[in-house]
Amino acid sequence: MGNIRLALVDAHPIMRDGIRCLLADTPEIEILHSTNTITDLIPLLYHDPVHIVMTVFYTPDPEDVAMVKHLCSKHQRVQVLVMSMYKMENFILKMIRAGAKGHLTSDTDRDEMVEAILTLRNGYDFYAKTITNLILKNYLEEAENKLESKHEREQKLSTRELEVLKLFADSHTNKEIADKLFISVRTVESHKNNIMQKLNLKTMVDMVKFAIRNNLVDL
Amino acid sequence: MGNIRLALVDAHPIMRDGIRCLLADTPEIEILHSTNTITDLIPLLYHDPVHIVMTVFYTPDPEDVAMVKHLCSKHQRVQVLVMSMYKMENFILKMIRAGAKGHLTSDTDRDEMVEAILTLRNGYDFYAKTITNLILKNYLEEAENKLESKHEREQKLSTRELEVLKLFADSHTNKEIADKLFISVRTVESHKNNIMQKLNLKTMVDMVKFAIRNNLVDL
DNA sequence: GTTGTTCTGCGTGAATCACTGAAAATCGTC
DNA sequence: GACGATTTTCAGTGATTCACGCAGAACAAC
Repeated sequence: MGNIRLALVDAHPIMRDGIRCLLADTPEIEILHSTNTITDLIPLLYHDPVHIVMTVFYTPDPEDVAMVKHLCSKHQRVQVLVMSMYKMENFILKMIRAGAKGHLTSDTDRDEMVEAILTLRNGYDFYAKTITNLILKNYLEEAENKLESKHEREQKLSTRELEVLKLFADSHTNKEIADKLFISVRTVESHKNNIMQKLNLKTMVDMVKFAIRNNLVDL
Repeated sequence: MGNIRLALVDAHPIMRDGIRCLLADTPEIEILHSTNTITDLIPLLYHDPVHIVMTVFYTPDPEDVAMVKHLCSKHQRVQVLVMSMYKMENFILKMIRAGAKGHLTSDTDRDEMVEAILTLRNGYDFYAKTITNLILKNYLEEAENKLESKHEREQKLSTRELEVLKLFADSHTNKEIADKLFISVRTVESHKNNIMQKLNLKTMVDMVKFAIRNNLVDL
């Protein structure tokens, strides 16, 4: 089948170097591109197409999902492998729905990474065991009605809520958010209320801080 | 001087592997430990002490600063090298104050990383150029009395206004602030209005961010 | 089909914002 | 002490947002 042409997307150059190093002694995988964002990558794909795009995400961002979707629609032949440093099933499922063909968590190692790449190249999907386990565990936990951990709370934020949170923490008024998302101001208020409740925050100052801490907005 | 004994702390195993791989062909650096958190590392240091601990942080968290402080006080001979994937001067400065002897950003590469480790081992501090530039820029701005630098803007605030701003950015409601300062709610509102005008801020989300950026409150 | 979640929206009263004005207290200065 | 500048204090008004609750519509899961 020949060499596997791979593109690497990760906002942190040193991490790209690290992954490149890990894949260095796997000669059948050839890293053609290495960019900060999917946006940077797309134009390069016209001249030098790849088989697989591996993207690393550090924080659950609806825009990332949109970018994956965009990439998949624009280059339908490429297989997208997502590595997420968070463990939110919601977002992972969204990535898959957006067109990602495989998923890895940060718990992974070189062998699993290579396995994932090879699996995708062979036309099959690949989901790390940790993910399937996570989903299983979550169902069990839901059944057991476990107490909310910090992570669980984060997981609970829906896509829409994250969008609202991001816009709000980016200094937009409710009216502006409503216009941008084509919903009513009351709905924006509802979302904000739900966010505060889910995250157990008291004021919107806390909401801003949460958004900053989780890299949803810049300081 | 012999081998450099290094410990690696990163919440994401795959990233630890990546860094380990990058350092593989630097025989004078020996990675003894590789843990998820500083907490996990500390007990290991009693049996197998290291020269340098390199920790990677992905998001600005006050607890991380506390952990670095704790590590530095508990093992005073180890040198802590922090790599942060964010670029907030405040937090980086806090890490340095907490006892970190060096700092890298995610823009770094293998060579700079090795250089940082060697520098620390030789007893010197190491700060990536991007960071020193940032710090320098800040000092220059202060010295040159540039048109409203952050600091100048801060200076413009009166004592009372600063008190109000701090309390507000610390998640207190206007009523709480009023009670604490023994003034009326309307006065609190006035102060906040004046602050926004003086600092040329549009929303109170901006006010919160200003307070965080200027270390008036913790994130 | 049932169940559950998300997204959407509304009502109400309280709190806060944005803007303006203004009196009393404080401070530096002559 | 007198004067001006600044700070601190407080209020009126209308718009916006908060806090809490409630509920239908859309959608996915089982």
